Amino acid sequence: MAGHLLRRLHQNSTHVFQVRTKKAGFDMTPVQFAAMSAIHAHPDVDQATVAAMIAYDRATIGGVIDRLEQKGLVAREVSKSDRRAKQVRLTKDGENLLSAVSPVVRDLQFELMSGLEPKERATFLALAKKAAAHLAEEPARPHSPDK
Amino acid sequence: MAGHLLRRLHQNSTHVFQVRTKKAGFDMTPVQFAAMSAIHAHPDVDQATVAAMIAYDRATIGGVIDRLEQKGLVAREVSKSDRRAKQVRLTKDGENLLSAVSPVVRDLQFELMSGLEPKERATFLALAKKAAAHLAEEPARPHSPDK
DNA sequence: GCATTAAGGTAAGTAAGCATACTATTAGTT
DNA sequence: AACTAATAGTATGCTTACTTACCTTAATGC
Repeated sequence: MAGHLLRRLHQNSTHVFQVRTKKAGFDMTPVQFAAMSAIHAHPDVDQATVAAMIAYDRATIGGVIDRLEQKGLVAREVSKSDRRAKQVRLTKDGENLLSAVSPVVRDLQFELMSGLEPKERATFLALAKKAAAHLAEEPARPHSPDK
Repeated sequence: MAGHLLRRLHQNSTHVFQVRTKKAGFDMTPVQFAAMSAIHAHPDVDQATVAAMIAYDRATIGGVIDRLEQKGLVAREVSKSDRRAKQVRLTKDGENLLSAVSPVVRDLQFELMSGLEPKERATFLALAKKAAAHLAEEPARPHSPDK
């Protein structure tokens, strides 16, 4: 049942994200926001690093960045030092959008745990953090190097 | 960051599910398992009820049952009392597969929280349960009646 | 009875999310 | 230098996951 609980909570998380950001006038997914935040914090990173930072696989992030590029929010450029890699950065529009959405996203975090008392919430998040931190050290993550 | 934590934990949950069940020789997704469990517990339910029981929307469950039917694990039949509804039940193969997979799934639940001490685990699950239970009463769930 | 509304299922479209395989390039070894 | 291994990105395919719209059938209103 643990898996089911986690799924429900995650489902609610994405749902709240969609509703809140849409109500604020934005059309964005949680992954797109995460990717843009990572790119903002590390301009000109390559896609693989973006994927690693937010714990997705390369293929998924490639698609996400495709869509962000189509919307004119990010720009891709082949790296000069490594011609395999593509450096990604936010465009002006991307920066503007990110700074407009960020406060909305910050505020909705509280809503995710609306069934819990403040104290419980803190406990829950601390334990979640610990459980998630443990994953970073596990060898068996879904980052999928070519086997 | 709460949303990100929940995503990570859910991601790990599905990953562990895949790895464990695959290692045990099965080819099944978490949703398929959840659907089959629900159908097993309530033979001849209609799809909408299945969706409600495991907190998915009708369209997704329709696709999941499509694939389960193709694999010969479930059988669909138009309800006699309501010709809109389709009753679903497990086939012999479905029952066999479910009972073979169930212990594997039961065992892997512990692994999901492997970063926490037993006591912490209990606390975490209790809070997760409470948070999830709260969602059931919220009006804003993604069940999507035709608006 | 009959019109309206609601509900079950499906179809189409979009976006994740991941596995696998492939190309191009880089790094490391000998 | 040549060979090998590793890495970045992409392509393909499959399965969620949800939205919207639609068709059919049931329930409700009057």
